[in-house]
Amino acid sequence: MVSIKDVAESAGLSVATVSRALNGHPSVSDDARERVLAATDALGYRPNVVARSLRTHRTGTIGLVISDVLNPYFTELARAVEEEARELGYSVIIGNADERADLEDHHVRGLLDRRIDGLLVSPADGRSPMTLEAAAGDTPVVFVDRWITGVDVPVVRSDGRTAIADLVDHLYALGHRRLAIITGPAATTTGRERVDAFRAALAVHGLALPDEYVGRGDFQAESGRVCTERFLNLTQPPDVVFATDNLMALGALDEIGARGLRVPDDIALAAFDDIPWFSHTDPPITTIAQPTAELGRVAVRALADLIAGSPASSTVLPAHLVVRRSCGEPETKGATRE
Amino acid sequence: MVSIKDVAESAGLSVATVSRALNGHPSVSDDARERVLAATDALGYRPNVVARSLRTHRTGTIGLVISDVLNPYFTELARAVEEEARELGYSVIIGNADERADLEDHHVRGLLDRRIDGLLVSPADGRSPMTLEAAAGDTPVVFVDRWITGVDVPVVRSDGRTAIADLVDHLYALGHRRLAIITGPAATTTGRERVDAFRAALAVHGLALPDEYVGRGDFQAESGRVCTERFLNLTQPPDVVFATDNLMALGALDEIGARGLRVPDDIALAAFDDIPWFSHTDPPITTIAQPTAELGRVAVRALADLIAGSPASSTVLPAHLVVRRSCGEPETKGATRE
DNA sequence: TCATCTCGTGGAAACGATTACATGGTCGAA
DNA sequence: TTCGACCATGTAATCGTTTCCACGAGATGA
Repeated sequence: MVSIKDVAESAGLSVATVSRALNGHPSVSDDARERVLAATDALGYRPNVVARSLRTHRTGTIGLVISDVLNPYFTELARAVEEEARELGYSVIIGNADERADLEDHHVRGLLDRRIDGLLVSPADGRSPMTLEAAAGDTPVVFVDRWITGVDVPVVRSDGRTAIADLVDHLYALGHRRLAIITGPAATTTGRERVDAFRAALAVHGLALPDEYVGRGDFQAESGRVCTERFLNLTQPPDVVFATDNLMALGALDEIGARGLRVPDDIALAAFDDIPWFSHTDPPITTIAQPTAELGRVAVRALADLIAGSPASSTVLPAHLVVRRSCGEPETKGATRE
Repeated sequence: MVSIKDVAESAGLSVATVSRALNGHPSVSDDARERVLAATDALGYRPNVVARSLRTHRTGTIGLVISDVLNPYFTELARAVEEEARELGYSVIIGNADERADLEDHHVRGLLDRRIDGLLVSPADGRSPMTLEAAAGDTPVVFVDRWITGVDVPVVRSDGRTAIADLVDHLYALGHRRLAIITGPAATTTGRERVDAFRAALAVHGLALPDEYVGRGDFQAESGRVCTERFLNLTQPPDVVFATDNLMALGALDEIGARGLRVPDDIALAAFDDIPWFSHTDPPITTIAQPTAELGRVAVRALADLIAGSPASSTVLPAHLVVRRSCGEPETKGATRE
């Protein structure tokens, strides 16, 4: 590998001057700059960012730890994050936690060891010691999508409460009275928030949410299937199942299909997170859409602020209901219709 | 940040001994080892991998440049790669090329600058100079899924030829005679291979593949929609559209749906790459499944071999047909039925 | 004319680890 | 007792940058 030393030699200058020339330092003569440029591309020199980082204490990299790469919601988030980061001159290293606290831990540790300039995390729950340590340490951290209550770190997320209320109104209007929910882990903020909002929205219509209508999932497809199985085995199964993420909705669909039941006639289905496939499932699925890409971009900007030393604030963006056909033929007014 | 020097001081030893103790070097006394351990966790010391990499010329990291993170096929691949790499003690840095040669270039360059130990690429085509340079340089490179013809680098991929022949047999048996294909860019090997295999399979049945039945896509949903639009506007539209990746199939579905046509009655649809959603679209989609995760794992092992200095060989794994309902009611024998 | 300032440059010290080499001590064999 | 081998440790060089400091040469101002 050709180093700055080789360039210096070939250009007949010192490494200091070469370094300055390459970094656009003002006091470098035109002559020197030209010779350096000539030498660098004659030799095909590329600066060693490892050495540079060691010296400057900056890596030009931010870490992103997401809950699950196989979840289209998170890949869309990751894509937006990378795009915005690139625009701001940062690279992104993605860690996939697969909804496992130990993997989240592993990746956060790895990223910190790598001396990333800042960290974006979608924390599974509060059980990752490294995430807590990172939040308390001096590497800038921003939570995105999910957060840890009681930890003082900026959060960029969307608020689904009104959208969930809209959904419940929609379901009620269609005549559904027995509504069930498949939640995420109680430890995740999104898991709790969505079930709380759902319960509150039901209460407005004088409906209760009995325990047997609350399925505890883990944001993975299989758990959605299992919960749906349990619902369908009840002596009085629900009219509607609301899956609080897209993968669990997929699992629910699997189980419903396996039993030869039809949506929405035999049982209705709604989901959280909109993804392109939801328009093409049988039937198209009514869902709550988040401004996913925008969340990613805002989160990166917040982190960049933090890295630059300015304080960053939390942001909450609204989610909205997208009505399709999985809950019955809509005669809706109001919400988006597709 | 606490450095090895601080640990040495606190333990009353030299940095050399501390380094040896931490790296499991044999000749370190038990006493020293204990003091080092005590000091490290008293101070919360974590080795600086940047410094370590500078000295050792190893980063313990491999790069993975994939064509499109929003494509479920590639996320599944990425996940498998990360998993296998983690098992082998490597971290993975993912770069998303978004099917753009300039972005592929950007990421390959960034990864090389970062001095990764090895590189896994799914090259869009031969137009990324950096990818060519990387392949020619001394950083170990393995191509996965796609490759560049004429470049001497191990390739891990799947062969769809027999599966495509099976698909064509299946379509022919169902009575379809006008078969159209939506290909990827001609510059990609997968784009070319799939259309060649399709044409060859048609020839077996004495069928031709007229130019107007070949749509040139770019592996993105919108291009699938556009090609399908063109097909449907022909005076004699095809009976079947075969989309050579899952996103273009989604686009095709969009266009067909927008016209109020039904699959498979009005037009049949088949795809390449199986993804969970294909079981739940309306109707479930007949597709060709690749052993995606296995491809990822094999590719990582090949790369690890290369890094270790042993020669790595190319691998070809077979794809297979998965018959669902999007091409008509199957009365099939042979291929997998779902 | 001389002091002062600016500008371009080079020398050398960091950054935080690993590791070749040197050193002094212990122990077993001759 | 003496010599060599071995073991635990320390000293210092090294990886490839950036950057502080010093220095000489012109330019500027009094």
